[in-house]
Amino acid sequence: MDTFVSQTRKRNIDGTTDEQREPVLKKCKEEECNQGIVKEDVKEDAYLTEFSQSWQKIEAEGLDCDYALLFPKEEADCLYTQLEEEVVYLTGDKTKIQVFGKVYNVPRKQASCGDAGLTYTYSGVSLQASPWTPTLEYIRDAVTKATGQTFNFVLINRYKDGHDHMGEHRDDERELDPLCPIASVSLGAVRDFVFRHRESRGKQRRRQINPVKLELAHGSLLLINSPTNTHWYHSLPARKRVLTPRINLTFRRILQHGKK
DNA sequence: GCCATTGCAGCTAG
DNA sequence: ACTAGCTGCAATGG
Repeated sequence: MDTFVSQTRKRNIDGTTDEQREPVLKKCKEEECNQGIVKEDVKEDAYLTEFSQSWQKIEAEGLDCDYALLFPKEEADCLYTQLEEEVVYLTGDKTKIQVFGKVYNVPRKQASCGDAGLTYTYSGVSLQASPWTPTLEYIRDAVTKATGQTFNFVLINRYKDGHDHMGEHRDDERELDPLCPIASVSLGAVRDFVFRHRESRGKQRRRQINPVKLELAHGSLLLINSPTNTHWYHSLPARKRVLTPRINLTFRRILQHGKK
């Protein structure tokens, strides 16, 4: 439950230093962006041991997220490799999307797993949840231990390189439990992630609210709490200098009697 | 009938 | 030359 999250956060976040927070926010320096690749083993271990214990709160008007490193690098490497073997991505018609009357290929690969019988509708395409795989169950349970939240569905997005991306959107509230946070686990390449307030978008923007930009690290967990999803859109913009894949898992709770 | 949608073309700025 | 960031699109479904 929420209580668990708050307790975990209180115990750890108080001791978090600015240096620990620095790498997550986009205002980080270049060298810190590259840390996962270049750092010495000893330093990295110390860093991860410290950081994996701590939550970082990310807040803005109507936005409430928690960020932490859930898996140390070696475990995250292992999970990434296993997912590459286990996950079967959609093919055929399910890789197409229709926007404003035109049909496009989805600029990433998608799959979904969940409890038996669940479906998730994404932009007119109904996704049948496949059964959980061992690795996905393991990650799901790790997320539950870290957050106290339970999930019955995971959407898997694989971005093969920096050309793959996801446009600005909110997660469909109709079939989601609005009070259950969405838990986003990142494995593989570090990618930028952007939140934009709904009233600061488009031609007739009512207000000027700065976007919130994050970097999602290998092995990280981003909890998107209510009511973030009603006020803020999010996207994974293209980053053409990124050459390696990223797998993103978004764990959700879907209401059994979702509307159609 | 109203409103939100989602990816890309086309553009600008650096 | 190239990338990032921003705007318009005017169809369709709920």
